[in-house]
Amino acid sequence: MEKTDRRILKSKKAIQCTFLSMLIEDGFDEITVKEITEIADISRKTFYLHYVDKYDLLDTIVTQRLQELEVICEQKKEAGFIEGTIIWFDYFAQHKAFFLALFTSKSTVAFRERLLDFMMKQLGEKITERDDKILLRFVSTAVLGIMESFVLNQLNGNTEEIATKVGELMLKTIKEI
Amino acid sequence: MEKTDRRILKSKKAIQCTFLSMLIEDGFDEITVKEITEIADISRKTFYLHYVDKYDLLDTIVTQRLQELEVICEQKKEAGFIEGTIIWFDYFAQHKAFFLALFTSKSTVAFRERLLDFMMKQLGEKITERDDKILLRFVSTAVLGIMESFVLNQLNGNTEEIATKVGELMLKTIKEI
DNA sequence: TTAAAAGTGTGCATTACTATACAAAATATA
DNA sequence: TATATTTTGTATAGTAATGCACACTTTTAA
Repeated sequence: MEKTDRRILKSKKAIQCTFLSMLIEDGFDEITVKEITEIADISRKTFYLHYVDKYDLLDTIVTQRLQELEVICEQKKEAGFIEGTIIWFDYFAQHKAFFLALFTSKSTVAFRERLLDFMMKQLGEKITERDDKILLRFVSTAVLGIMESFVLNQLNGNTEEIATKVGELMLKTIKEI
Repeated sequence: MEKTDRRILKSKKAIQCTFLSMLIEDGFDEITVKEITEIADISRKTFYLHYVDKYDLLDTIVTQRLQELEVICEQKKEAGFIEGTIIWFDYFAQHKAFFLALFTSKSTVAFRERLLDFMMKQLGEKITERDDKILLRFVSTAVLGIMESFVLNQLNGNTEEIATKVGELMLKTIKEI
């Protein structure tokens, strides 16, 4: 593959960095394309050269985040449920401000769906004993719910404690009778 | 005047910032256009779109510095020799790293000439009693010499002490018999 | 001293970005 | 609700920056 023109890389970087700080600072709903481009010091037209709208931009960034997490999961493939859950919670703890902004926004439904899909996909690779769609969705939704409370600081205890407990609950739920 | 294209502003800023840090870090003689453009993350061609070579770039930056100093001098127009000299020395103290790099370079003769010209011009406005070219050059060269030692940290005493002493010497030199 | 390597300055065709303007849509305000 | 204001998304034509190639000069080191 031939390398990308450095102007494209610069424009995208400026847009994404500005978007991220605005997301954490003001929240997704407050963001306008106009302000992104003003702060990023680029023409508004340039934004539309790379992204359809702010939802498309968010989608791109979420994709990057989930790819990051996927790589981490890949590296720790052999981890058990407890350890694996800790890895997840650590990642979300690390990007708390980012996910907090998305969880508290009213117009990021797509983000929640993608997150659930991601979790189901990852957990599906772990729960190989049974091919049980209901079980998979049950567990994934549960973890996603806890993850949201966790990001919203609604849970007591440190990251590892919470993650361990969730890991244990998952094990118990999955275990055959 | 119509405003400048933001791409031009960005390119120039990237080049000048990179140049300044390289100047202070490595010295003028070590700088290559190639490395400037690599660190500034622009095409080498872009450099030549704005500057003839690294000497031209330096010239531009020196001009900016001297214009800054000129504005300061303008604001403190009514200052006497002592106070005026302190203003000068303060300015050089503030940009010591920059001037140090230029004083220690072997290929910045033009810079010295411009600095001497600047001093003669400024002092010429102060020494209005007599129209004495020799006196003017005598005093200017002397001050420039001290300024160089000062920047090179070859003088004892703090900035104000040194500046005051130089101011006094200037007064004594200029004074009619 | 000579060969190799690194840096210079320029030409060229291509591409990304630019300012500006506009109608339509969304949002704020009265 | 009606109206003013802001934001959106797109069109256009012009400009800056790009990558690459080339001959040339300077620097390095063998």
